[in-house]
Amino acid sequence: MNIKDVADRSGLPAKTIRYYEEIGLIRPLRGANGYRAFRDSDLHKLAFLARARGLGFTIEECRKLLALYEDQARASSDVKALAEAHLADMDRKIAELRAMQATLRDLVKSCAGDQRPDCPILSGLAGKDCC
Amino acid sequence: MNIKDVADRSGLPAKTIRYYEEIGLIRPLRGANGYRAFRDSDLHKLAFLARARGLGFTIEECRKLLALYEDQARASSDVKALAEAHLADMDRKIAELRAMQATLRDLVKSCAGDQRPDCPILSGLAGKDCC
DNA sequence: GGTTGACCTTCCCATTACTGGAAGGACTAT
DNA sequence: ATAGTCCTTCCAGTAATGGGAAGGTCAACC
Repeated sequence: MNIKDVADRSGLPAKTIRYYEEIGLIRPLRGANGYRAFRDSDLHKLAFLARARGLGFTIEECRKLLALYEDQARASSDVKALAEAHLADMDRKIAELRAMQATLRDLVKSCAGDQRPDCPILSGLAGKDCC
Repeated sequence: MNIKDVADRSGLPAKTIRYYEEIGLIRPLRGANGYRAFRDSDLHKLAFLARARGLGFTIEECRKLLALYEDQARASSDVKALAEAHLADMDRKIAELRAMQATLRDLVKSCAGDQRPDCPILSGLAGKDCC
């Protein structure tokens, strides 16, 4: 398979696939013409990576997941630990976003939003003990 | 004021302050020795930026907020629109994170997490119609 | 055989918002 | 004079791609 085929089948852009090779996530063969020659196993790994990335795992986490995926002697506890750590990361991110939203929503609520210049949002950002 | 002073008072690292000058968010004066000479107005802008960044506004959004802050003839509706757009951005990010969490939590729930290699998380990522 | 057109390759630059570090000048205090 | 802390600029790196140039290859069609 050439790169366009695996791109279409894995859902990843060709650019991304080349990048994944560059950073050592996959190691496709090469044809006599210099083209990458992807095996089914490469395609499977790329699909795996696409799903893992889609769940928000970082590239380095994907690398570990892939290693576990390939390791027939893995312990499922290792996989679960990785996944739970990622869930916790996402919890933290959501909490941070929510805290920012809460503050900003308070400011927005008190802003008239009309043609006048007075704005509690700007005052709040300026720290001028608004409200 | 030298950069260390405004860094300490604004809560921003000196590196970041230099960066903000480089991208035109602030324009401190210069002393004869080449040192940046910050006025109170520079410090106020930096504190404003620190708060806006803390609420998750991007640099470009901060640039617009700063322009509105400086514009005595602004309409508060413009500020409010920017803030509401940012709230919506955060809503989208939270929804995305939650969707990823929901999927991953399902996988995690079905994983034994013991020393055996069988792992529904990996199977799920591999797309092998697990479960 | 020649010529599209779609593919492939590598290489370099850009993105966001910084952060780290090196090399060297300036200021303060002893 | 010297130490220590500040300041400057410049260069490079981060995460995970995306865009695009320059050039090689392949398959089809006339």
